Amino acid sequence: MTQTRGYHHGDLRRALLDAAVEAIGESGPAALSLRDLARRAGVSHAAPAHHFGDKAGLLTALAVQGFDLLAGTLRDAGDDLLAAGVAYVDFAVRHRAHFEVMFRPDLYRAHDPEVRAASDRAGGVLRDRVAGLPARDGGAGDPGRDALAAWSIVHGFATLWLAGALPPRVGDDPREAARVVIRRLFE
Amino acid sequence: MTQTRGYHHGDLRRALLDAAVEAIGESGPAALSLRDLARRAGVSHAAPAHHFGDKAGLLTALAVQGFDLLAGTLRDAGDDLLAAGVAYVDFAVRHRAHFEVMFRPDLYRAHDPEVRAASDRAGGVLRDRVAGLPARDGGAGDPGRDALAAWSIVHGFATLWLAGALPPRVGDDPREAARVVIRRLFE
DNA sequence: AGTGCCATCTTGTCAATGGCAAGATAGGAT
DNA sequence: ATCCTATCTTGCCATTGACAAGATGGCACT
Repeated sequence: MTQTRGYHHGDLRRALLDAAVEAIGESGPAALSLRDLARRAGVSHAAPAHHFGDKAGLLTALAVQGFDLLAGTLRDAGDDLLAAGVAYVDFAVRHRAHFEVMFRPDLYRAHDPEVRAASDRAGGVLRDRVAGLPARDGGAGDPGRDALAAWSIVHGFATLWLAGALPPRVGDDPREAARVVIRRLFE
Repeated sequence: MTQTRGYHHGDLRRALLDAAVEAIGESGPAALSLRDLARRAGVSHAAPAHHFGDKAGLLTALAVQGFDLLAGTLRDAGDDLLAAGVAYVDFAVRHRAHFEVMFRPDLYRAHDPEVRAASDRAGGVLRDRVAGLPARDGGAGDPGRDALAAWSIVHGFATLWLAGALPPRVGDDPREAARVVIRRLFE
């Protein structure tokens, strides 16, 4: 199936995306090279162009894949907003390559309809979790604002974690550290 | 002073950094080209190497400049944590190029001592603002955790804003939108 | 089975880039 | 006046992204 023998690879598109995840995990998205991906997949340097057009095309496909993965992850985390938030951070750490591309629109075609659709799916799950929250003490909290605050704190923590900007005392377990920080929203 | 005539530019280092800010503002940090900066400054393609060594060296200098700018901005915002948070977001929007580089450690030498020092200066101001807060209702909030939550929500909002990921209904005034979201931490 | 079609992949090429080496220039120190 | 060193230049090479043209082979249709 994944045998690469023969003139036709058989599953080159997937192989290139996998290679991209691997390469980005090693050196970040800035250092990504299409020719390197082709070498990893064992094909000629121009093969990627047929499937993705250009570099931005490949990263666009990776972003779509990432937003779909994120939507699934959030759904699987259950109805609880805290759990969804922790899952968001966990996704960023476990699928670092996808995450690092998804929120860097200068790297790919963010206006691509497939990207927008996948992105909306993920955002919808997050909004659902916020809407499912019991009303806060103070009374009518704007759900739009609450969703924005939840998204911001979770996205910020994930980003800072990936950037290595957090102090060592935060520890090395992103899930636990995120849980503590997110809970701050409910106290 | 900034006259570029003659063999020696006179202020090439600053001119290159300024050009980098301009170029990143146009096309993002991924598309940055040293040769383009040299052209903008009116010097030969190898001139930047003398001042910064390589591309990472230039971006390292830009990150240092950015963290110092941020520290100053936060200081000028006053003692209030809310004001500091709004200033953080405002900095990200107004100095987008610096901000986009600062938190992308794969682009520069994040372990450079100058970077660490400047980064610590900015982080110190933020921690001070959190420490200056009156204790919360619930009693003893861990100031470390509170600082992390504040930094996360502010950084996340700024990042999402820059990525263009926020829905249109947030509006077009980052300061006002940030104020609303940050206040969520105090209710 | 035979035939033609077309997606897939290859080879070849070009301009642009980053980085290195060696040389030219100038402004200041002695 | 001379040297000296930081600054800038020219020249070069490997790598990359993108494009063009050709090779290959699976697949539909007869």
